[in-house]
Amino acid sequence: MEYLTVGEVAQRSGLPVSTIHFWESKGLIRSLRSDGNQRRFARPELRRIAVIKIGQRAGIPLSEIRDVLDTLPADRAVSAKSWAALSRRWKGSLDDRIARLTALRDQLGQCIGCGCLSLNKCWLRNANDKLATEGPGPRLLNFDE
Amino acid sequence: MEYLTVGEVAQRSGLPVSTIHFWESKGLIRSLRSDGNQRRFARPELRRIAVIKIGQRAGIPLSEIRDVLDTLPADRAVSAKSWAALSRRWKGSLDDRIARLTALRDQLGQCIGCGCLSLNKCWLRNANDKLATEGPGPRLLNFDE
DNA sequence: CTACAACCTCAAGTATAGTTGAGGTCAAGC
DNA sequence: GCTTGACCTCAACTATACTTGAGGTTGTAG
Repeated sequence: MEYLTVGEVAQRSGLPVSTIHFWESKGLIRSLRSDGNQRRFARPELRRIAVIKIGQRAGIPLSEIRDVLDTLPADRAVSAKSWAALSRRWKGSLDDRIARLTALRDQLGQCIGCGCLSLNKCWLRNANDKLATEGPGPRLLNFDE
Repeated sequence: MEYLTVGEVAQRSGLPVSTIHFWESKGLIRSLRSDGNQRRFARPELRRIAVIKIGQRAGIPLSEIRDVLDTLPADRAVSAKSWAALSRRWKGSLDDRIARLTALRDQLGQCIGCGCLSLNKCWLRNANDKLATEGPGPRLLNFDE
């Protein structure tokens, strides 16, 4: 049981076999082949898969995940040190996304309360009608009916 | 200047003409046609566009945005009341997403600090190796090298 | 009244992240 | 030694959200 078949990896990781194929085709994971050309996965690949899944949860595109994994030794499991660096990086990107979403949420929260009845105070205004902000012209987001 | 051409809408909204065509084809916005079959947009469409853009920023898929817009009167601008209901709804969905991302971020933050050197405490473990949790079997996320 | 920018439709292409299926091979149990 | 589930490749398909291009029409300014 030194190596795992694709089915075993699927079971352990919870991924469909097709996704494992796909990720391998994209260079995210690697396998050896048996005499009969079947995939054989070294155990450390499981850790890479776990890391990839976390990256995805963090909203990192596969191409970027692949790029950072490529900077790591391919033949060993992701080390604690590498993982700390990776998680720091992904945490940063998450921080950004959370900040942006939170700002939007707070703005939406204000819209609920105010009903955006005051055009000049509405945060939506400047963000959405380029022309309208350049003069007293027609207003895209005038919520006064 | 009762009605706007597609180019005018593009300028005001900052959208490419192609996107306006696309959104119309998906039923998100509507237009009348000139004698020569060119699109003519009623002014209230600009507000719908603004609302759509906000929905997108909130991560709402176009199909869902279309569904909620469909419940609104098509011939008038989005009213303050409708907008309040909409923003409440989207804020809720944003709240969820933010909560999930924040949880992940916090977990990542812990990983940075701890280096995940203690398998049994690592939050990643249970989340990622179904088999491994059912016994003392091989460990997907053992970060002890 | 003519030039030309802006418009039209429809098909195909792009990118991401896979899934599905056809047609064929491998390997483990009986 | 044969059956059967697991595996193989490769092409095509799905979904979302658009963009690009070809080939043709409209509308406005001079």
